[in-house]
Amino acid sequence: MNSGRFAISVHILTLLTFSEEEWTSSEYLAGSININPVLVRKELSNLRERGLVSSKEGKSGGSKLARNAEKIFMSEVYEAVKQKDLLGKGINSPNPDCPVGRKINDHLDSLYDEAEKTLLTSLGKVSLAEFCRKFD
Amino acid sequence: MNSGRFAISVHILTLLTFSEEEWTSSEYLAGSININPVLVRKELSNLRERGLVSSKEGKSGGSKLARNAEKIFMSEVYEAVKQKDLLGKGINSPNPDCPVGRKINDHLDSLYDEAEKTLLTSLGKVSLAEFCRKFD
DNA sequence: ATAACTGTAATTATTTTTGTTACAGTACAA
DNA sequence: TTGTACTGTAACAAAAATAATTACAGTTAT
Repeated sequence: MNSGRFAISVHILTLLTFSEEEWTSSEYLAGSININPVLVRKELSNLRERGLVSSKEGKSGGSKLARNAEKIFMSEVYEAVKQKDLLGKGINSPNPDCPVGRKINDHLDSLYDEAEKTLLTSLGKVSLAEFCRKFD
Repeated sequence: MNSGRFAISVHILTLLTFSEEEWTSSEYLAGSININPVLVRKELSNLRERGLVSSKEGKSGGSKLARNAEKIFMSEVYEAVKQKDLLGKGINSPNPDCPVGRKINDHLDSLYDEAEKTLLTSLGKVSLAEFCRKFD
């Protein structure tokens, strides 16, 4: 998975949690994260698709959480951000003439699925609100 | 973590399991995985440091498992291969003037540690031998 | 109308990952 | 003792993935 994006998304969501009810600009978010505002907007766009934030265009626009931080879980952020699979599902092109090469991707896939399930369970136990409480 | 390397390492170990007792050359391994032999040797070097394989130089040299496949676990492969942390521990340089930016890396770290612990538990339940039985 | 935003495409720069070449070192075997 | 078949690594090159930047059209409050 893309490690940096998870951190960015959590950072965004944390900032939004601390200013719930306000529309926060991507410029402001980018300032705290210390990355480019366009990257933030891309990440917001992704989080929006997943129903985690909502945004308002135009003057005094910005973004905020789409629902209460108690009801947003780290597993959702993980899933929002992931594109590739955890450990690199089927990325190689092993030699099909080799009995191992021919079947290894399938077997790796099931291993990954199992591992990822466990990871999601673990991340699913942590809400955004809980995460944010650590900052107090 | 580096996804491709996990697959490569598991592939190597699987091939070595199927030819236990023989010294298998990096050339042969590279052929099944369909990657460059030097990459295989680099991966072998890493697995060797971790005590998972041993190698023999010189003519008719090669590599083999350092211990029985029943006693090698996927969690070990994961740990052998990982350098960066699972979800990108502290890769950003958030703004230290922001109360969230100042502390978020620490909090992300503990989140990651917890998640990774779970992942390792899951991978620790699968031995190399068990994985290889799927090929029969 | 203007100012302060978002949304997104297109481009470039940077970093990471992967592959390649090259060659020294080791061990077996004739 | 010399050739052959390997490993081990360094150094470099190529390719792919990430991140940053520029640019600009669209939206909304005032």
